[in-house]
Amino acid sequence: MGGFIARESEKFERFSEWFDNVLLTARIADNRYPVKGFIVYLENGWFVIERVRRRLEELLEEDGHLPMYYPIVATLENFSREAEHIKGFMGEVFAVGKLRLGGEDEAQQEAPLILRPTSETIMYPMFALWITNHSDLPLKVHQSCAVYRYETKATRALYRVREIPWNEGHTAHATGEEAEEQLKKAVEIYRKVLDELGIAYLTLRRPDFDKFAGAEYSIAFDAWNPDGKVNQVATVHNLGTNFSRVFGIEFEKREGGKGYVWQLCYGFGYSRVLAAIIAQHGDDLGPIFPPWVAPIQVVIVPIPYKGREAEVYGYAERVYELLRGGYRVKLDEREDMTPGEKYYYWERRGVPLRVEVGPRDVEKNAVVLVRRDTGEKFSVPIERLREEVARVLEDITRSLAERARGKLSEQIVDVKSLEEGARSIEEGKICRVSWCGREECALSLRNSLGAEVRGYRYDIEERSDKPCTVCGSQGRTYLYVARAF
RNA sequence: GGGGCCGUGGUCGAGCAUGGUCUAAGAUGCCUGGCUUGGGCCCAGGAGGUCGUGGGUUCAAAUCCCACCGGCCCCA
Repeated sequence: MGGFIARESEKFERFSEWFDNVLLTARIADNRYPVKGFIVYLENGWFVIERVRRRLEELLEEDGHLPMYYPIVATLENFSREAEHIKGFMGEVFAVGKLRLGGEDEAQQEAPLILRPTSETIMYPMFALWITNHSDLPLKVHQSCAVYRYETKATRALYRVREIPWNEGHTAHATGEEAEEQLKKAVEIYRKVLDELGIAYLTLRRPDFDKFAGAEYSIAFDAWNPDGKVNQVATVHNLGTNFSRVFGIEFEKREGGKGYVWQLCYGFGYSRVLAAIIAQHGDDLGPIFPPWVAPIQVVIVPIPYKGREAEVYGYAERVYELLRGGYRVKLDEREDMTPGEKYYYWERRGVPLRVEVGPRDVEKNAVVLVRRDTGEKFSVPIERLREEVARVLEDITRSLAERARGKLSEQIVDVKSLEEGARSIEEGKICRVSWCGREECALSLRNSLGAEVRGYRYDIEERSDKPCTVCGSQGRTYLYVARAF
């Protein structure tokens, strides 16, 4: 009773083609919408995003974040207040105004509005109204919404889009220390969701030249991708008082006197997380969804031998009833398709577990379970069905995560020279290089390796006892360098 | 910001160099009927394309030229 052998050469050798194919056949997204950078999320893709969204929001709200919804537009004036912020984003904002049919010359006259590329400049004027006293702090809010960035480069379904579905959290605190504490909590929440999805990533502190526009510093989560590019799925920024000063978010301190609030903002990209799920867990056949986000968790495929249809279908129905309350389960009774076709059909749609029921199973009072991730098949007596399904789904969750972590560590290579680094980047690796801590060395790395300096580890302290790969002086830590989306 | 490549039914893709034989091959997917059913079987029938859009050259354009839209790659 052999299952199939999971293969993933397509995914690693021709990632783009594989990915685009999977999006469509697994009904995740359709990128044929005729406006550059905008895609349609199909039922399976959106289902996964919704599951992830609910889980993330649940954790944020447990931590005291208030759910709110802010407008999609800002005035150019507000948007321009924080100097660094506007410098970072100005090249990619959508301007909006009234559509004037026929009268082109008027278009410029009205003060333009902008579509949020992120919501700091939309939320913070309101924060200034709400916060007057230390008792108003901390203020923690979140919203799931879409932000808009006018990407001029090539766009890419889910990875680099112009309409970005995400969750953004924004907090205001009385002290810098309190803000730091909250930053750790935010990192922890993001970590938890990503870990539950089995996504493998690096938690990096970005180099100063690559921090969020207007932030003191930025922490980012970079997930690995089969083609070697890293996929930034989430970020957490410490804004210090940069924004509260320009938006006038002042409060009366407990000890007397006035102060500006200390702020954080953080974002979690739903479409990129979806991309990471597909890219990291998928194989040549298509996606493999972690059970808790899978649109269908268990599919039942009857095998109706001629003359025994009634008993097989009846039995399949029983199996369906047994599982229905506990799982998202589908009984595939289509009669114009062979079981083999159905196997492929559901595998390509990422269903993590299949139950086969045929005459043999009817006789034995058993079913055959087949794992989507390994192809492994085994027979289970029907009395143990529910507990076995639970066990196997859990095991799939665990082993997807393990495999993804394994791939991440395979993709990271220690390089001792710039030439070796450049070569490794070509091969689609993430390079780990000893670094002295000076910005000019980091910048020089970017040029000589032909890839982005993603930063140094935030989750653990990595001390380097080797010389800096660029200048040769005493190394302090390790920088991670990789191509990025 | 600079340079290059590409766009043909839902998807993939032949045809484009050297315009006419294109009433556009093939595969897959989809629909109908039959046969099968423990990995995509087989047989028969069917729907689906103003060749990205607009303009130009020409007796004649999927094929040549221009612009736009969309997709991809490389370099800064």
